[in-house]
Amino acid sequence: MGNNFTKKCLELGISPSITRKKIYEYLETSRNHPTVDDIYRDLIDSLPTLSKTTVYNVLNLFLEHNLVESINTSNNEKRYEIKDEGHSHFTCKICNTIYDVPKVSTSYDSTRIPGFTIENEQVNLIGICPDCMKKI
Amino acid sequence: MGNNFTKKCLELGISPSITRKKIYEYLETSRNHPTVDDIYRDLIDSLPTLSKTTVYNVLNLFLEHNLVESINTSNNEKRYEIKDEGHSHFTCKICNTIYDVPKVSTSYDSTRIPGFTIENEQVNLIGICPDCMKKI
DNA sequence: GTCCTTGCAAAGCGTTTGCACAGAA
DNA sequence: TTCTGTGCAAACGCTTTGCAAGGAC
Repeated sequence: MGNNFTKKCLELGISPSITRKKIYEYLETSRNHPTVDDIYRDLIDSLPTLSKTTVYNVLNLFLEHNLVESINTSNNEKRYEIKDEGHSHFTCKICNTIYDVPKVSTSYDSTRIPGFTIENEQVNLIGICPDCMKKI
Repeated sequence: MGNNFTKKCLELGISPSITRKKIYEYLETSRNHPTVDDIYRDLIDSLPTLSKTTVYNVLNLFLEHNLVESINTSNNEKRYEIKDEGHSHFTCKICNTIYDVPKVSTSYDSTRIPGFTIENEQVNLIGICPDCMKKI
């Protein structure tokens, strides 16, 4: 897994610093769609001099190199995840948790939107998650 | 159209003030997915004492009553539109303009995500719009 | 030496909150 | 009078920027 990251960095021409590696591995392991604050709080123990600026720097670097994707939430904060086209999202409207769900495919008819070049499609299901259903 | 808004307000038990009416009609007419700033700038002439706080107040009221929806953009700003389930969005990754496109339906299999209650689905196509294609 | 990574402090920007004033009921 | 709509000013929270110190090469 670590070698995986190192290899990706070599390919991209960026250096696999320990900070970058820890952040990447955190994203790869937690699968939590964390905020910058989440990442900072969870890594400050193993990287005692870490700053939020560095978390932002690293994530923006990862975004530029398409290693991660960001999700814009209703709280005007960004959440991050390893780039992975193989899933869609379910957002619970009560607790705002974002869940990964098996990819939801769409059936858009490109002839109905001529002139537009479609490169990607995002599907977000919205509703109530099992945990919140129990509490109702 | 104006009567339409007044009627909706009566149903919802909120007063159809001139400010609220202008903001609603602006959203209904422009179809621009405007930001709060856009709305403020475009209405300040006809509502000289308007403040951004009021625009926020009115939009949040509309959100509570399901008259409008908000879209979270990558710039951490919200954009607003009249509630209308009949369309999906296309976002140009170059100019960031959001276009309304005919509704894109999905084929999610709810048996694959048991326990989740799905109430809504959002589809966003991402790519390059005709205007930006010309410039490349 | 140069280049790059890191991180503190401050600024920036969209949004919300506190509060007060004015108008409607 | 009481309630509601409005709006100024300040606070708030997430993110970016300026810049300097330290380390790699």
